[in-house]
Amino acid sequence: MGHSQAEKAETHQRIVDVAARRFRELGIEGISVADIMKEAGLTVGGFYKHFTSRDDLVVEALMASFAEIEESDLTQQPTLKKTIQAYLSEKHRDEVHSSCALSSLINDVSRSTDDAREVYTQRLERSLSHIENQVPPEIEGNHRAKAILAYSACVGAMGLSRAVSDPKLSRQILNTVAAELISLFSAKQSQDSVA
Amino acid sequence: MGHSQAEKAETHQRIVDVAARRFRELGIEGISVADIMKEAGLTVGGFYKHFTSRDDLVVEALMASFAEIEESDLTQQPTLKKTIQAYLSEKHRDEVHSSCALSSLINDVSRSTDDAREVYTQRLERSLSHIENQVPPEIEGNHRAKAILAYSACVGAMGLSRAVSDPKLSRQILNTVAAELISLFSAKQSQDSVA
DNA sequence: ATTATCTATAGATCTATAGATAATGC
DNA sequence: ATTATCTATAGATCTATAGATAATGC
Repeated sequence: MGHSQAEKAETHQRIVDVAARRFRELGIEGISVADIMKEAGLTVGGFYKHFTSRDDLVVEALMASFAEIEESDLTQQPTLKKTIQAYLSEKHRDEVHSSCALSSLINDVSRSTDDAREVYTQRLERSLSHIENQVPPEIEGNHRAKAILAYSACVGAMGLSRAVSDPKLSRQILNTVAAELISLFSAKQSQDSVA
Repeated sequence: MGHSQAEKAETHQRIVDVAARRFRELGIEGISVADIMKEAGLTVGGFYKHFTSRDDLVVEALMASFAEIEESDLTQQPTLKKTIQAYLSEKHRDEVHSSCALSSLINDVSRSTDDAREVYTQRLERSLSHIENQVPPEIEGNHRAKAILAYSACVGAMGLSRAVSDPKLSRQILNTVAAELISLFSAKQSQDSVA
């Protein structure tokens, strides 16, 4: 025992990373502080020298999840079509531990602290802007509105595909929503003109 | 103590109803068996004469939530437009205890038992059929596919509107997704024709 | 001297069960 | 006699803290 400040920073990051992974997988209340520390190669006693409370870790882990997504395949796609396909892939569905926390922790955050919900909100705004910027210029209507529709559909479809027990239905949800959204964004004539 | 079989059936239903309400509000792990029994006017000791395990109650409570929704305003609307508006209302967002569990327990069920996920799946199939049947006949393309898109968007939008800390954004999500979906289903020309 | 981590534990949970009590129902 | 519910508790958690230990860093 007794380690350098540099080592402490590494340790801190390791705890946050374990939490960011496990919270998405098991839910925010699905793993104990002691088990998170154990997975980070530590014991529970040191925890409160890193965080003032468990809720403090929850907020940091949420931020880490979002930072990770920012640099992942989910966000780095060149076109809206590819972004939608990446989001609604079986890979994204199955790898919950590295998934978009806007979907995998949507209920957990609803019931969590204001701090957690604020971090979540900021990330959602960024994701909506990202989608909005990828809407092809020739699409008519309000691009922000279309981004909100598309993102809601993606988040909902991902959640449903994970909750459902029938693998065929799970796949159908992902593929159908992807196809419908892509069709919507490749249309010459936007629906808004009729509304 | 010592009550009739008829009374036991009532008691059983009361426990299930409390659980159905509280699980949606606080999450499946958000309330203890003891507290559920207390809210039903009972003590914890009698619980296991009604249910073989806590997971058993989870499944029954889930079924009760879905049965309740089947007869609620959410399902009893005459048109698809009204169904969408009822689902994406602030009332539905705020009254989580009586809300659609497909949305309020989407993460919880993903992490729950196979039994819970099967009940969830059956209910989702029914809800998808309900939406599909309300798609106006003049809409082109695959109505099942459109129902899956619409329902995913509704479930996602409801979840996001509850997770977000900014009330304005929360309302914008609900209203925008409602407007976009309604526009989609009132269009003369469906998007599928271009896909 | 300070501090990052450890061992150990207090105090508050939570699920599930054992055994007592007071009704029901053959 | 059976049983629906109660009181009480075992045993397993969980968050948070106290105090010891062994390094770092002025």
